[in-house]
Amino acid sequence: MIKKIGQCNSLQVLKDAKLSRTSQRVAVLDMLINAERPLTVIQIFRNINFHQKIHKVTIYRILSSFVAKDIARGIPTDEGINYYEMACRHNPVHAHFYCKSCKKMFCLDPATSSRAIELFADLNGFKIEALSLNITGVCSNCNKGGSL
Amino acid sequence: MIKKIGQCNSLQVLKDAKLSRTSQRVAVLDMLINAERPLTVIQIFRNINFHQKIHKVTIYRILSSFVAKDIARGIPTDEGINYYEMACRHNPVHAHFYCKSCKKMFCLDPATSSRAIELFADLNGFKIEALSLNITGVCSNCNKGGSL
DNA sequence: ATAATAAATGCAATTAAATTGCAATTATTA
DNA sequence: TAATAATTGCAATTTAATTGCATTTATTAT
Repeated sequence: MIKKIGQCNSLQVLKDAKLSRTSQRVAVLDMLINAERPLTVIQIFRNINFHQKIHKVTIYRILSSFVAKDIARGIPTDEGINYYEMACRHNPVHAHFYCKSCKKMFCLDPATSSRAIELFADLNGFKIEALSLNITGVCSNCNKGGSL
Repeated sequence: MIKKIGQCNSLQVLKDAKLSRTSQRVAVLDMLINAERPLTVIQIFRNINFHQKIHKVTIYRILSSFVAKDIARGIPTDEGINYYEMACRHNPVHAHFYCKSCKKMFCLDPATSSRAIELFADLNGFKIEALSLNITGVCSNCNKGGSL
Protein backbone atom coordinates (compact mmCIF):
# COMPACT_ATOMS: atom_id res chain seq x y z
CA MET A 1 0.00 0.00 0.00
CA ILE A 2 1.28 3.47 -0.66
CA LYS A 3 0.58 6.51 1.45
CA LYS A 4 -0.45 9.41 -0.70
CA ILE A 5 0.56 12.92 0.29
CA GLY A 6 -0.99 16.00 -1.20
CA GLN A 7 1.91 17.55 -3.12
CA CYS A 8 0.04 19.34 -5.88
CA ASN A 9 -1.29 22.85 -6.01
CA SER A 10 -4.81 22.81 -7.37
CA LEU A 11 -4.66 26.30 -8.90
CA GLN A 12 -1.41 25.51 -10.69
CA VAL A 13 -2.74 22.17 -11.93
CA LEU A 14 -5.80 23.86 -13.41
CA LYS A 15 -3.70 26.58 -15.00
CA ASP A 16 -1.31 24.04 -16.56
CA ALA A 17 -4.26 22.11 -17.95
CA LYS A 18 -5.83 25.30 -19.32
CA LEU A 19 -9.02 24.70 -17.35
CA SER A 20 -10.74 27.76 -15.95
CA ARG A 21 -10.63 28.21 -12.20
CA THR A 22 -14.10 27.58 -10.84
CA SER A 23 -14.88 26.96 -7.19
CA GLN A 24 -16.32 23.58 -8.11
CA ARG A 25 -13.21 22.41 -9.94
CA VAL A 26 -10.97 23.62 -7.12
CA ALA A 27 -13.10 21.80 -4.54
CA VAL A 28 -13.03 18.51 -6.46
CA LEU A 29 -9.32 18.80 -7.20
CA ASP A 30 -8.41 19.62 -3.59
CA MET A 31 -10.37 16.61 -2.46
CA LEU A 32 -8.50 14.34 -4.89
CA ILE A 33 -5.13 15.82 -3.93
CA ASN A 34 -5.72 15.30 -0.22
CA ALA A 35 -7.43 11.91 -0.51
CA GLU A 36 -5.74 8.92 1.11
CA ARG A 37 -7.23 6.61 -1.50
CA PRO A 38 -9.28 6.81 -4.72
CA LEU A 39 -12.77 8.28 -4.35
CA THR A 40 -16.14 7.80 -6.05
CA VAL A 41 -18.36 10.56 -7.43
CA ILE A 42 -20.79 9.99 -4.57
CA GLN A 43 -18.04 10.22 -1.94
CA ILE A 44 -16.79 13.47 -3.45
CA PHE A 45 -20.36 14.75 -3.73
CA ARG A 46 -21.20 14.02 -0.09
CA ASN A 47 -17.98 15.50 1.28
CA ILE A 48 -18.11 18.68 -0.75
CA ASN A 49 -21.82 19.30 -0.18
CA PHE A 50 -21.21 19.25 3.52
CA HIS A 51 -19.66 22.71 3.09
CA GLN A 52 -20.58 23.87 -0.38
CA LYS A 53 -23.35 23.04 -2.86
CA ILE A 54 -22.26 21.31 -6.05
CA HIS A 55 -24.51 19.39 -8.39
CA LYS A 56 -23.66 15.72 -8.84
CA VAL A 57 -23.64 16.05 -12.63
CA THR A 58 -21.00 18.74 -12.33
CA ILE A 59 -18.74 16.35 -10.48
CA TYR A 60 -19.17 13.76 -13.24
CA ARG A 61 -18.25 16.39 -15.80
CA ILE A 62 -15.32 17.74 -13.82
CA LEU A 63 -13.87 14.27 -13.31
CA SER A 64 -14.30 13.47 -17.01
CA SER A 65 -12.41 16.62 -17.93
CA PHE A 66 -9.70 15.77 -15.40
CA VAL A 67 -9.27 12.31 -16.92
CA ALA A 68 -9.22 13.81 -20.43
CA LYS A 69 -6.50 16.24 -19.34
CA ASP A 70 -4.51 13.52 -17.54
CA ILE A 71 -5.00 15.21 -14.20
CA ALA A 72 -6.83 12.21 -12.81
CA ARG A 73 -7.23 8.51 -13.51
CA GLY A 74 -10.47 6.51 -13.35
CA ILE A 75 -10.44 3.11 -11.68
CA PRO A 76 -13.55 1.02 -12.44
CA THR A 77 -14.62 -1.82 -10.16
CA ASP A 78 -16.29 -5.05 -11.18
CA GLU A 79 -19.33 -3.72 -9.35
CA GLY A 80 -19.75 -0.94 -11.88
CA ILE A 81 -18.54 1.95 -9.75
CA ASN A 82 -15.75 4.27 -10.80
CA TYR A 83 -13.09 5.53 -8.41
CA TYR A 84 -10.79 8.47 -9.16
CA GLU A 85 -7.26 9.34 -8.11
CA MET A 86 -4.66 11.97 -9.01
CA ALA A 87 -2.49 11.19 -12.03
CA CYS A 88 0.41 13.47 -11.15
CA ARG A 89 4.09 12.48 -11.19
CA HIS A 90 3.97 11.76 -7.45
CA ASN A 91 1.39 9.07 -8.11
CA PRO A 92 2.50 6.79 -10.95
CA VAL A 93 0.23 4.20 -12.52
CA HIS A 94 -0.23 1.27 -10.17
CA ALA A 95 -2.57 -1.60 -9.40
CA HIS A 96 -5.50 -1.43 -6.98
CA PHE A 97 -7.24 -3.65 -4.49
CA TYR A 98 -11.00 -3.22 -4.06
CA CYS A 99 -12.57 -4.53 -0.89
CA LYS A 100 -16.10 -5.78 -1.52
CA SER A 101 -16.83 -5.49 2.17
CA CYS A 102 -15.90 -1.94 3.14
CA LYS A 103 -15.96 -0.69 -0.48
CA LYS A 104 -12.53 0.88 -0.10
CA MET A 105 -10.15 1.08 -3.06
CA PHE A 106 -6.56 0.48 -1.93
CA CYS A 107 -3.51 1.53 -3.91
CA LEU A 108 -0.93 -1.24 -4.35
CA ASP A 109 2.85 -0.92 -4.48
CA PRO A 110 3.78 1.10 -7.59
CA ALA A 111 7.09 -0.76 -8.00
CA THR A 112 5.45 -4.17 -8.21
CA SER A 113 2.65 -2.71 -10.33
CA SER A 114 5.00 -1.17 -12.85
CA ARG A 115 6.87 -4.44 -13.28
CA ALA A 116 3.56 -6.15 -14.01
CA ILE A 117 2.54 -3.45 -16.42
CA GLU A 118 5.86 -3.52 -18.28
CA LEU A 119 5.16 -7.11 -19.23
CA PHE A 120 2.41 -5.85 -21.52
CA ALA A 121 4.23 -2.81 -22.87
CA ASP A 122 4.64 -4.25 -26.36
CA LEU A 123 1.25 -5.22 -27.70
CA ASN A 124 2.11 -5.40 -31.42
CA GLY A 125 0.05 -2.69 -33.04
CA PHE A 126 -2.38 -2.17 -30.18
CA LYS A 127 -2.62 1.39 -28.89
CA ILE A 128 -2.78 1.34 -25.08
CA GLU A 129 -4.87 4.19 -23.66
CA ALA A 130 -5.60 2.86 -20.21
CA LEU A 131 -4.33 -0.01 -18.15
CA SER A 132 -6.06 -1.21 -15.02
CA LEU A 133 -4.84 -3.99 -12.83
CA ASN A 134 -7.61 -4.45 -10.35
CA ILE A 135 -7.86 -6.99 -7.59
CA THR A 136 -11.12 -7.54 -5.77
CA GLY A 137 -11.65 -9.31 -2.51
CA VAL A 138 -11.76 -8.65 1.22
CA CYS A 139 -9.16 -6.47 2.90
CA SER A 140 -7.23 -7.55 5.99
CA ASN A 141 -9.32 -5.38 8.29
CA CYS A 142 -12.67 -6.74 7.04
CA ASN A 143 -11.15 -10.22 6.97
CA LYS A 144 -10.73 -10.04 10.75
CA GLY A 145 -14.40 -9.25 11.19
CA GLY A 146 -14.03 -5.55 10.58
CA SER A 147 -17.25 -4.96 8.68
CA LEU A 148 -18.48 -8.18 7.06
CA MET B 1 -3.55 -13.33 -28.20
CA ILE B 2 -4.70 -16.85 -27.54
CA LYS B 3 -6.93 -18.90 -29.79
CA LYS B 4 -9.66 -20.58 -27.83
CA ILE B 5 -10.85 -24.02 -28.82
CA GLY B 6 -14.04 -25.51 -27.51
CA GLN B 7 -12.80 -28.39 -25.41
CA CYS B 8 -15.56 -28.61 -22.83
CA ASN B 9 -18.77 -30.57 -22.88
CA SER B 10 -21.63 -28.37 -21.76
CA LEU B 11 -23.72 -31.21 -20.31
CA GLN B 12 -20.78 -32.51 -18.29
CA VAL B 13 -19.89 -29.03 -17.07
CA LEU B 14 -23.44 -28.47 -15.82
CA LYS B 15 -23.53 -31.89 -14.17
CA ASP B 16 -20.20 -31.27 -12.39
CA ALA B 17 -21.46 -27.91 -11.15
CA LYS B 18 -24.73 -29.48 -9.95
CA LEU B 19 -26.75 -27.10 -12.13
CA SER B 20 -29.89 -28.52 -13.70
CA ARG B 21 -29.81 -29.02 -17.45
CA THR B 22 -32.11 -26.45 -19.02
CA SER B 23 -32.12 -25.59 -22.70
CA GLN B 24 -31.27 -21.98 -21.80
CA ARG B 25 -28.22 -22.91 -19.75
CA VAL B 26 -26.98 -25.28 -22.43
CA ALA B 27 -27.40 -22.59 -25.10
CA VAL B 28 -25.47 -19.98 -23.10
CA LEU B 29 -22.76 -22.44 -22.11
CA ASP B 30 -22.30 -23.73 -25.68
CA MET B 31 -21.95 -20.18 -26.87
CA LEU B 32 -19.26 -19.44 -24.27
CA ILE B 33 -17.42 -22.70 -25.03
CA ASN B 34 -17.32 -21.99 -28.76
CA ALA B 35 -16.63 -18.26 -28.50
CA GLU B 36 -13.36 -16.94 -29.91
CA ARG B 37 -13.32 -14.14 -27.35
CA PRO B 38 -15.30 -12.99 -24.29
CA LEU B 39 -18.94 -12.05 -24.92
CA THR B 40 -21.43 -9.59 -23.43
CA VAL B 41 -24.96 -10.41 -22.28
CA ILE B 42 -26.33 -8.55 -25.30
CA GLN B 43 -24.12 -10.45 -27.74
CA ILE B 44 -25.19 -13.77 -26.23
CA PHE B 45 -28.83 -12.61 -26.22
CA ARG B 46 -28.81 -11.61 -29.90
CA ASN B 47 -27.05 -14.75 -31.09
CA ILE B 48 -29.22 -17.16 -29.15
CA ASN B 49 -32.49 -15.43 -29.98
CA PHE B 50 -31.74 -15.81 -33.65
CA HIS B 51 -32.62 -19.48 -33.19
CA GLN B 52 -34.29 -19.79 -29.81
CA LYS B 53 -36.15 -17.42 -27.50
CA ILE B 54 -34.47 -16.63 -24.20
CA HIS B 55 -35.25 -13.69 -21.97
CA LYS B 56 -32.39 -11.27 -21.37
CA VAL B 57 -32.83 -11.48 -17.59
CA THR B 58 -32.34 -15.22 -17.78
CA ILE B 59 -28.97 -14.72 -19.42
CA TYR B 60 -27.93 -12.34 -16.63
CA ARG B 61 -28.96 -14.94 -14.06
CA ILE B 62 -27.32 -17.83 -15.88
CA LEU B 63 -24.04 -15.96 -16.21
CA SER B 64 -24.14 -14.98 -12.53
CA SER B 65 -24.61 -18.62 -11.57
CA PHE B 66 -21.77 -19.63 -13.90
CA VAL B 67 -19.45 -17.12 -12.26
CA ALA B 68 -20.54 -18.27 -8.79
CA LYS B 69 -19.80 -21.88 -9.77
CA ASP B 70 -16.44 -20.95 -11.35
CA ILE B 71 -17.63 -22.06 -14.77
CA ALA B 72 -17.17 -18.59 -16.21
CA ARG B 73 -15.29 -15.39 -15.44
CA GLY B 74 -16.64 -11.87 -15.76
CA ILE B 75 -14.45 -9.21 -17.33
CA PRO B 76 -15.68 -5.65 -16.73
CA THR B 77 -14.68 -2.78 -18.99
CA ASP B 78 -14.10 0.81 -18.01
CA GLU B 79 -17.21 1.58 -20.06
CA GLY B 80 -19.37 -0.35 -17.61
CA ILE B 81 -20.04 -3.41 -19.74
CA ASN B 82 -19.29 -6.94 -18.59
CA TYR B 83 -17.79 -9.60 -20.83
CA TYR B 84 -17.80 -13.30 -20.01
CA GLU B 85 -15.46 -16.18 -20.85
CA MET B 86 -15.05 -19.81 -19.83
CA ALA B 87 -13.05 -20.44 -16.66
CA CYS B 88 -12.08 -24.04 -17.41
CA ARG B 89 -8.56 -25.47 -17.10
CA HIS B 90 -7.96 -24.91 -20.82
CA ASN B 91 -8.46 -21.20 -20.27
CA PRO B 92 -6.37 -20.01 -17.31
CA VAL B 93 -6.72 -16.55 -15.82
CA HIS B 94 -5.15 -13.98 -18.13
CA ALA B 95 -5.20 -10.28 -18.98
CA HIS B 96 -7.46 -8.69 -21.58
CA PHE B 97 -7.34 -5.91 -24.11
CA TYR B 98 -10.54 -4.00 -24.80
CA CYS B 99 -10.79 -2.07 -28.05
CA LYS B 100 -12.88 1.07 -27.59
CA SER B 101 -13.38 1.22 -31.34
CA CYS B 102 -14.73 -2.20 -32.34
CA LYS B 103 -15.77 -3.09 -28.76
CA LYS B 104 -13.99 -6.42 -28.95
CA MET B 105 -12.43 -7.95 -25.85
CA PHE B 106 -9.15 -9.68 -26.75
CA CYS B 107 -7.49 -12.33 -24.59
CA LEU B 108 -3.80 -11.69 -23.93
CA ASP B 109 -1.00 -14.24 -23.55
CA PRO B 110 -1.70 -16.34 -20.44
CA ALA B 111 2.03 -16.88 -19.76
CA THR B 112 2.79 -13.17 -19.58
CA SER B 113 -0.46 -12.58 -17.69
CA SER B 114 0.32 -15.17 -15.04
CA ARG B 115 3.77 -13.72 -14.41
CA ALA B 116 2.14 -10.33 -13.85
CA ILE B 117 -0.48 -11.81 -11.58
CA GLU B 118 2.09 -13.74 -9.51
CA LEU B 119 3.66 -10.43 -8.54
CA PHE B 120 0.57 -9.71 -6.46
CA ALA B 121 0.10 -13.19 -5.03
CA ASP B 122 1.06 -12.19 -1.50
CA LEU B 123 -1.11 -9.34 -0.36
CA ASN B 124 -0.56 -9.64 3.41
CA GLY B 125 -3.94 -10.55 4.81
CA PHE B 126 -6.00 -9.54 1.81
CA LYS B 127 -8.27 -12.24 0.44
CA ILE B 128 -8.11 -12.16 -3.37
CA GLU B 129 -11.40 -13.19 -4.99
CA ALA B 130 -10.96 -11.77 -8.47
CA LEU B 131 -8.07 -10.31 -10.37
CA SER B 132 -8.54 -8.39 -13.57
CA LEU B 133 -5.76 -6.95 -15.62
CA ASN B 134 -7.52 -4.97 -18.26
CA ILE B 135 -6.01 -2.85 -20.99
CA THR B 136 -8.14 -0.48 -23.02
CA GLY B 137 -7.26 1.19 -26.27
CA VAL B 138 -7.51 0.67 -29.99
CA CYS B 139 -6.67 -2.69 -31.56
CA SER B 140 -4.27 -3.08 -34.49
CA ASN B 141 -7.10 -3.56 -36.96
CA CYS B 142 -9.01 -0.43 -35.91
CA ASN B 143 -5.69 1.42 -35.64
CA LYS B 144 -5.23 0.93 -39.39
CA GLY B 145 -8.58 2.56 -40.09
CA GLY B 146 -10.61 -0.58 -39.54
CA SER B 147 -13.62 0.97 -37.87
CA LEU B 148 -12.79 4.31 -36.30
C1' DA C 1 -44.84 -43.45 -14.83
C1' DT C 2 -46.84 -39.84 -12.12
C1' DA C 3 -47.64 -36.72 -8.50
C1' DA C 4 -45.17 -33.57 -5.32
C1' DT C 5 -41.53 -30.54 -4.64
C1' DA C 6 -37.96 -27.64 -5.91
C1' DA C 7 -35.69 -24.85 -9.22
C1' DA C 8 -35.53 -21.94 -13.24
C1' DT C 9 -37.63 -18.82 -16.40
C1' DG C 10 -40.40 -14.87 -18.25
C1' DC C 11 -42.25 -10.55 -17.50
C1' DA C 12 -42.83 -5.99 -15.57
C1' DA C 13 -41.02 -2.79 -12.82
C1' DT C 14 -37.14 -0.86 -10.56
C1' DT C 15 -32.35 0.57 -9.36
C1' DA C 16 -28.28 3.15 -9.92
C1' DA C 17 -24.40 4.99 -12.42
C1' DA C 18 -23.67 7.87 -15.93
C1' DT C 19 -25.06 10.99 -19.86
C1' DT C 20 -27.51 14.65 -22.54
C1' DG C 21 -30.05 18.95 -23.85
C1' DC C 22 -30.92 23.30 -22.53
C1' DA C 23 -31.42 27.46 -19.82
C1' DA C 24 -29.08 30.18 -16.33
C1' DT C 25 -24.93 31.48 -14.34
C1' DT C 26 -20.09 32.46 -14.08
C1' DA C 27 -15.54 33.26 -16.00
C1' DT C 28 -12.58 35.11 -19.61
C1' DT C 29 -11.51 38.47 -23.32
C1' DA C 30 -11.51 42.41 -25.97
C1' DT D 1 -17.28 47.17 -18.51
C1' DA D 2 -19.63 44.95 -22.20
C1' DA D 3 -19.39 40.85 -25.21
C1' DT D 4 -18.24 36.23 -25.73
C1' DA D 5 -17.19 31.81 -24.30
C1' DA D 6 -17.21 28.30 -20.92
C1' DT D 7 -19.28 26.13 -16.99
C1' DT D 8 -22.91 24.83 -14.02
C1' DG D 9 -27.61 23.38 -12.45
C1' DC D 10 -31.65 21.06 -13.43
C1' DA D 11 -34.72 17.75 -15.53
C1' DA D 12 -35.05 14.05 -18.26
C1' DT D 13 -32.98 10.14 -20.35
C1' DT D 14 -30.00 6.15 -21.19
C1' DT D 15 -28.39 1.66 -20.19
C1' DA D 16 -26.55 -2.25 -17.67
C1' DA D 17 -28.10 -4.81 -14.19
C1' DT D 18 -31.39 -6.35 -10.42
C1' DT D 19 -35.74 -7.71 -8.02
C1' DG D 20 -40.48 -9.57 -6.98
C1' DC D 21 -43.72 -12.54 -8.41
C1' DA D 22 -46.43 -15.62 -11.31
C1' DT D 23 -45.70 -19.36 -14.52
C1' DT D 24 -43.25 -22.98 -16.44
C1' DT D 25 -39.91 -26.60 -16.33
C1' DA D 26 -36.96 -29.93 -14.11
C1' DT D 27 -35.95 -33.08 -10.30
C1' DT D 28 -37.45 -36.27 -6.59
C1' DA D 29 -39.94 -39.58 -4.20
C1' DT D 30 -43.77 -42.63 -4.31
